[in-house]
Amino acid sequence: MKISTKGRYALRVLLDLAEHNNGTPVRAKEIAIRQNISEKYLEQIIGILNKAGYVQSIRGAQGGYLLKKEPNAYTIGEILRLMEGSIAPVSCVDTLEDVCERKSNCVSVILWEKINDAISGVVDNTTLQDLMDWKNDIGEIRKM
Amino acid sequence: MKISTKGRYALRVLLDLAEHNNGTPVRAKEIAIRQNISEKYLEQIIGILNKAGYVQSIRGAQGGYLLKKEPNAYTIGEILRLMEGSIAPVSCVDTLEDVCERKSNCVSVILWEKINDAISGVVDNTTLQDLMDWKNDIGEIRKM
DNA sequence: TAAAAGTATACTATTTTAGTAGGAATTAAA
DNA sequence: TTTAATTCCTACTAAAATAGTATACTTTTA
Repeated sequence: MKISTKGRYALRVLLDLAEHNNGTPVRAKEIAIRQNISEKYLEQIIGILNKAGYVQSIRGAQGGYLLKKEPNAYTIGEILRLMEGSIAPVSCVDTLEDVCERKSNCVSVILWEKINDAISGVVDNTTLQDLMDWKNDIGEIRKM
Repeated sequence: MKISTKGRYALRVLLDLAEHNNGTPVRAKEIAIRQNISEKYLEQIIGILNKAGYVQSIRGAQGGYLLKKEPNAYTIGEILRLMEGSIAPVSCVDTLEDVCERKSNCVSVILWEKINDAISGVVDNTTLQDLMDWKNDIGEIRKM
């Protein structure tokens, strides 16, 4: 019932890109150091984000990555689903796949749907921008 | 991000006991057959429920298990937490354990708390009795 | 006293997670 | 035009978690 490092790191990567967005591409290595993530593992994670069109990559020397959209255009839900494959508590409440022959008279599935809806309610209504706003809030509190 | 068989089977076991509650103990073997769960694996699961005081065991011939409390006295949350260890989306939002040195200026933790609260909101406000009621609802619908 | 049933615990196969590793392709700059 | 920097691709691997199996033992009742 845990979100894996892939999902968690992906959020941190996008957040890092959002914070260091000054027009020049951000190198994977920089992010790896700042976020304390293995460079090679991080490359894989950014690779997935890149294929999904969530970041723009610039190859070659002086290359790196840039966010492709505004932070408020990324929901946490889509990012986590991309990285985790699914964030449903059981596979049978996932759209498509895994048709369980017990499903038609299974009560548990009603419970799983409720949990699924509760999780989706949070992640589909939170964007990268919200995370950034929270970060600023934390900064303000610390100053007080 | 999945609930394991342990948690899912435990719910089915308790539900099975609730449904076949006629004063005489229910044998593990019966439940295993009805629920299509390996007998030995199921014994382990009931063993955990027994140690936690959720079922009453009667040893020896003609023995078996009985629910210890009324179905409305079991929340899904306590059952799942018992079986899964934790149902938090990340370990750092779990009470106790795992203090992350990044936590104090981590924004993601706010997100994880929200997800955690959303999940808890469902499972801590649903009881075994609710599952039974839903089962009857399904039965009614099927008759129509 | 034998059979039925729970108890205890060790073992194992499979899958998932969390990386490592090596090098090919691409590009900017010297 | 070479070199260094950087992304891209993909195979491999160690460790942990999951989902059971297996074996032997204790308790209780018919």
